[in-house]
Amino acid sequence: MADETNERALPATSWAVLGLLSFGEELSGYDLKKWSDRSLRFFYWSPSFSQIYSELKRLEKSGYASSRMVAQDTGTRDKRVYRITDEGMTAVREWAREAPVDPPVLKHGPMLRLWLGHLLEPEQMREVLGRHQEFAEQMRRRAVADAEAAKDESAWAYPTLTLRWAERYYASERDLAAAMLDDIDALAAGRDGRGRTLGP
Amino acid sequence: MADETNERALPATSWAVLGLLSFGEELSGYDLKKWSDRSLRFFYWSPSFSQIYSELKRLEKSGYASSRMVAQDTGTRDKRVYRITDEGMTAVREWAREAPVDPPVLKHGPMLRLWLGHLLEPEQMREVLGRHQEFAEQMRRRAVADAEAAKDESAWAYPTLTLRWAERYYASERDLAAAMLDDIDALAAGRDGRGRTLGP
DNA sequence: ACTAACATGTAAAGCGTTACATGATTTA
DNA sequence: TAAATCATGTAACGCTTTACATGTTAGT
Repeated sequence: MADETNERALPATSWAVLGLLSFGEELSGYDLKKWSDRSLRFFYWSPSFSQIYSELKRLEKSGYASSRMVAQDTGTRDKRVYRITDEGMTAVREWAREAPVDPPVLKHGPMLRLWLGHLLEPEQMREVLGRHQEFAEQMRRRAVADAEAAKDESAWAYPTLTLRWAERYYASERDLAAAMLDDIDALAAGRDGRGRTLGP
Repeated sequence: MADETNERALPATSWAVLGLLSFGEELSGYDLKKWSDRSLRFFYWSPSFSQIYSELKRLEKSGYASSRMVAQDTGTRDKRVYRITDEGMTAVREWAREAPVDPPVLKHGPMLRLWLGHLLEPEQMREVLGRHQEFAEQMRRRAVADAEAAKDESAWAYPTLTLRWAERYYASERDLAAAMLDDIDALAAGRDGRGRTLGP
């Protein structure tokens, strides 16, 4: 009996790609990248083309996906499409059900810069926060639009749930930036002028 | 006249470490790691020991930090401590003021798993969300405690501002998980039983 | 014909972690 | 005196991106 325990140890990105395949469609690397950009992107970063291609190779080597070449209609270059195997389905289900719940990884560049507020003028902090607000609102709107487009397909029930989560998450990011703008104003007022706005 | 433009191109993590040094203290790699774990951690991931050591070498090579060995009191091994240079101060200030505002990087493992809800039982989704809630509440409490400890030192005014942001951010994460738990209950009720709770 | 966009990959380089090596201090 | 912890690093490895190579299709 071979020890198969370590075969299951894949990085999260592999599980993400296998998760995309777990919806059952036969997809190329290019398809997967495009889909990942419009779905995972809201709560997970979207891997680059080259990483998707190498993850697919690894998944095939693990026996979790199979591939075949398909000829295109006209003289287009052939492409390789991937499909999840039964083994892959079992493995990704087990991962989703039983992996430990790790803390999300957050690298919030704008907040890092505001943490260094002693290096900035208040005006520059407002600039950073303003741009971050715009980004958050843009993401929120995209989540709303995508959720609307998927809302009647019961196959997309759970992806739609996470889109609703994303809608609220980015609304919160936007509002948190607004609250921080207020805090900065209060701090600047307390510094410059006479008296603080905080005490009686 | 040499082209110095590309010398300024450092990864964000370098700027984070230089940012830690920009508060003016002379610190060892070990000190920086400990401090980073209690500050950056709330909004930026905390780099490993080994990366901090190698970033410090890079910063010294760039001329942004200088180091010296200091002998310890008793027979303890000597340690190397780093201090930011004037050039480093100028560079990090320029970075904080003028770098483009990039979107935060989020890798939300729990949400990835919920996106794959078709692979889970509702009970397992609740388990994942429950653990995430606990994590978020724990982070929120730590942010509150740290903000309280720093609140009267005007030198920490901006770090305290980001701690207040973190307090609200993790409160929001906790509440977003609660909202999603409700959505899952509603979806499960619509599936199982008779009729949905959504329509008239 | 030329350009831009689509599409599929490979190669090289850089980012970041885990494991390891070393040694002192404290606690049991 | 043995084990646990603090502390400082280096080495090896794995993840991820950017740059590159190749070829097709559609628009101008």
